[in-house]
Amino acid sequence: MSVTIKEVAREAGVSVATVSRVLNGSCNVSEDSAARVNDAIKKLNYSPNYLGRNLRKRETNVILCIMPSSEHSLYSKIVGGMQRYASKIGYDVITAVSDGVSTVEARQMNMLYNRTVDGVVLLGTLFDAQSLNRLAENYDIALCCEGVTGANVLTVAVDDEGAAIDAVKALVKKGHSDIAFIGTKSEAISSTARENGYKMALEECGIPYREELVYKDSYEYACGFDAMNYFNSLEKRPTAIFAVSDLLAIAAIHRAYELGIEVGKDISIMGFDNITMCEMMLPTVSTVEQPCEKMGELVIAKLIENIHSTEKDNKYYTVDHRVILRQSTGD
Amino acid sequence: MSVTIKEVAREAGVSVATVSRVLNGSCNVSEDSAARVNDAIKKLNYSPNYLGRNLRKRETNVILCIMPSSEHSLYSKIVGGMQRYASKIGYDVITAVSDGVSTVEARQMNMLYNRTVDGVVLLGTLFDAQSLNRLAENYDIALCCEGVTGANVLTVAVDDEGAAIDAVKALVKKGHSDIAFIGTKSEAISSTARENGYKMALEECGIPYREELVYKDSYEYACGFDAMNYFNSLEKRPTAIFAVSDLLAIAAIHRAYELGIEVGKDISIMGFDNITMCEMMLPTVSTVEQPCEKMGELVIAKLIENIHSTEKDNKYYTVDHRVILRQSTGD
DNA sequence: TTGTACGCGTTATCAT
DNA sequence: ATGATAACGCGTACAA
Repeated sequence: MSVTIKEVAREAGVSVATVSRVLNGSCNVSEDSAARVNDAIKKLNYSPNYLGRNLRKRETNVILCIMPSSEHSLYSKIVGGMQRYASKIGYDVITAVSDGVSTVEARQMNMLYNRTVDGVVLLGTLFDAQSLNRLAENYDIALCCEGVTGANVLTVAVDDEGAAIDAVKALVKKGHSDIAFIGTKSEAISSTARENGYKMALEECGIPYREELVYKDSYEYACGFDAMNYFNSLEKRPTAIFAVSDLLAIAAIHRAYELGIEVGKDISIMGFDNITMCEMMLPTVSTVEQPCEKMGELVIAKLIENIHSTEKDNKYYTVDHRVILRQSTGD
Repeated sequence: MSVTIKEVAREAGVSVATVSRVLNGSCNVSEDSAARVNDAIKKLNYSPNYLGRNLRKRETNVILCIMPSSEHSLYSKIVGGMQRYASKIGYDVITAVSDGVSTVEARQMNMLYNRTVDGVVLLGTLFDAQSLNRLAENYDIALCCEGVTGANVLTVAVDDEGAAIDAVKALVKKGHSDIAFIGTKSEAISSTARENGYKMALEECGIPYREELVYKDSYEYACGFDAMNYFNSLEKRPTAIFAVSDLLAIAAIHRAYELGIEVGKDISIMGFDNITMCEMMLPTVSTVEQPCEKMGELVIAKLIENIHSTEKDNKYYTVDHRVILRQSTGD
């Protein structure tokens, strides 16, 4: 079986307390004892059992990040940012994938209830505002990337409305006025706020809103296909499209080529997120960048502050976005 | 603070032993007691502390998966398969990203040593055979997706050599004989075995091997660009390319278009992995599929068998690959 | 500086 | 069927 602190103590000829002191860097231990303990540790190849340690310390230094999909570049980048920052301050970030199923997400939250982790970051949760508020009373949780209206929970995300405004204005600036929108029917802020931004940008630019230029379904890749089919069937077709996600934009681009429409020339298409694929696609895809690394850092920093504090910070932190113009808008 | 089994026992008017029995589904408990315990659990919103439980049971039912990159679709899919299967049998899979840095990978292995997890799956490890063999003596580990020559460790991967042979033969069957190869200088099996397969396929088909048609650098996306630049500079250019990864193939495709070469017509390009992007690209990308879901399942199943057994299975399990022809080879 | 002893929350053994 | 109690491995207050 696994070697324990007790055996190290016996080997070193000291008490377990002394071994523990060496382990935790206490200064109240003689050089001689410390040396003997370290020798024993090396000789027995000892590694402290964190179950015992964590049980005693009532903390694990582990944060769980629950994400809806294991395959979304946006989430991967954010998690990367979380992990790199967390490791600097002695924390580990582990991940679980809910596949966008609320029951799975709820089950994964058990790791929080049963004290396997100290806190949870939710990337695009399915919990409603009420559930989140109740959860936040007893546990340390945070939302990242996707806020929930009515939830008074620590949140880190871009200013979705402002970002959409900037994106659409960039299209207007390039001479477009027949600008279509691909959104979703979901009530997620990333969808509704970006739709609002789309409308506001049009209004600010004096461009009349035309309902037939709005196509809404879901975040599924295939919906981008359907959207492009629909726009192509219109009498007065759009000359530009703003999609709420890069995946939808890429699907639309793909379908456009199948329909013989040259993207970047016949039509301009802009996505949202700046996933890695944007630079690999032909044509490269214009988009709104979310600062993933920074979002990951910030949410971990604030969450850990909450863990160590009695008064919980439940603010909605907004991080900077950036419009990136590439070939799909003729740049 | 968090409510414990003790308080539940007091509330239900029974001993902690009885509460524990109810919790763990023992049949030796009266209906009456069980009901009172369950009421108390609900009333107090009790959730057992797994640190205590795991410490006592000497197991965590958690598997750690260490991956080199958080953004590779192949890994994401495999992890998805691992998680879905694991959850069926009462296990959780958590992930950590090493970023391909051996020191980071080594540090993450601590979760194994300190008993935070029961076992580890390494996706493309940087440990050498000797280290792996030593590790496997004391802990339950497994390799997935990428084997290590000389390591007698449980491994699940495709038959890289055979898969490469099939891929190249598919190109030959389409009439190609000037077939180039994009590989890497790494000693990873996924690279060396696929290069062997490339050579063997040529030989079997009676096509002479031409060293100038082999370009090797790294798995980095940009290397696909360089490869295409190189092939384009040759006097006798290849009519087909087999790349050891989809990312390299996609980069080559991208560069080909920039050079005015139409992929699928002027040149055929085939990748390896069947990452999600293959179907989104323009043109869609021919490739060799790795059965990710199945690999994830198998490696978890075998690893957990090892965890519960004294005689360790250290076999090299090979799973079926499949050549998929799409537009990039003119299909 | 060092050691003894208790408690973290749970499961399992042993009586009853 | 039930309860008292001893582990599990560790950190630390307290005494020495």
